[in-house]
Amino acid sequence: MADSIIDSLKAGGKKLTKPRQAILAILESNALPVTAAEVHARLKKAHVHMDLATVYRNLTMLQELGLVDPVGLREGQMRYEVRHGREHHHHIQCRGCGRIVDLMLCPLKKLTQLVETQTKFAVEGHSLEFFGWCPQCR
Amino acid sequence: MADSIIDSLKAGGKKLTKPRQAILAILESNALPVTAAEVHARLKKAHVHMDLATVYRNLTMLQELGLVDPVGLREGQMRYEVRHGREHHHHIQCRGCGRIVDLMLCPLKKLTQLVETQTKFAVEGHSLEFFGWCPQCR
DNA sequence: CATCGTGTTGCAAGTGATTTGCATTTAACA
DNA sequence: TGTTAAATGCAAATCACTTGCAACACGATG
Ligand SMILES: [Mn+2]
Ligand SMILES: [Mn+2]
Ligand SMILES: [Zn+2]
Ligand SMILES: [Zn+2]
Repeated sequence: MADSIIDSLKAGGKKLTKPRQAILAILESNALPVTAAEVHARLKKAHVHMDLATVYRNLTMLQELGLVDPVGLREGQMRYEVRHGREHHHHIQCRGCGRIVDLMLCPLKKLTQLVETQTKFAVEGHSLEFFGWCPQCR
Repeated sequence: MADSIIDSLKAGGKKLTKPRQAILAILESNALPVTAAEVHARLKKAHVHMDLATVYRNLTMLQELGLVDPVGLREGQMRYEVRHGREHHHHIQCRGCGRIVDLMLCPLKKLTQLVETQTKFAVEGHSLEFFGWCPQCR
């Protein structure tokens, strides 16, 4: 468990509970973004009983602290991945099997071709959305 | 009602029903992406009675035919916008008021700066995801 | 180490968006 | 106009996610 994570929790007035540690362990052991249900399932497989609501509450809280990033792939559910020690990046998902691959790029140039070369995927489309504050809300 | 749309429907073995025409009219009269609930509400305001399920079924079908594009802004609901006669583009949404603005760009270079200059928004983050077919599913 | 205050959790119930089953229309065309 | 597949309304069902609340557990303090 990284110190930076512990520090962030402390700074946010959060406790390092047993269930929370278990969730973080799952997240840190996973390179790819996972859903709340997946985290819950892996916990069960590791014989750690925990309510799904607790998983959701923690993922939300960790996101608010900036410790995990949300990944929306239009699957009807959100995914999350730990930020700690990893570069900002994007993903590509196969429409057939749902497989997700990290794209360790972002400057977004020669986009599609580069993505195809790098992943061997056949790019069919992409989703790009920005978020921010408009003049009225600034 | 554009001929290209009628042709696509026919090609897909779809009927041009009264409710369907009403939905398409709403979509075509809207520059920005709308939710199923919004379409439903605008129909009601125009004194067109229709079940929400019908709206959903049509939006899904129109998307499958490639007549509308889905727009996911992590609002907990999907948005849709007609494709007909419009360039491929992206969006920016204000985290404060939810206002959505079309970004008539895509080559994605000098990304954030260009977006900020063009919209006067303060970009806080963005979501970029690709979709395609992996080697195993090709 | 015992105590206290606040954050946390489990459990059950609640939401909100989207989907589905089915009997009843309706569009398309012969 | 008759036939048939597609479409619709309505009600119920899913699904992902959230929330209320009482019991519980960190972790700071003495
Ligand atoms: Mn990733
Ligand atoms: Mn648009
Ligand atoms: Zn990026
Ligand atoms: Zn694009």
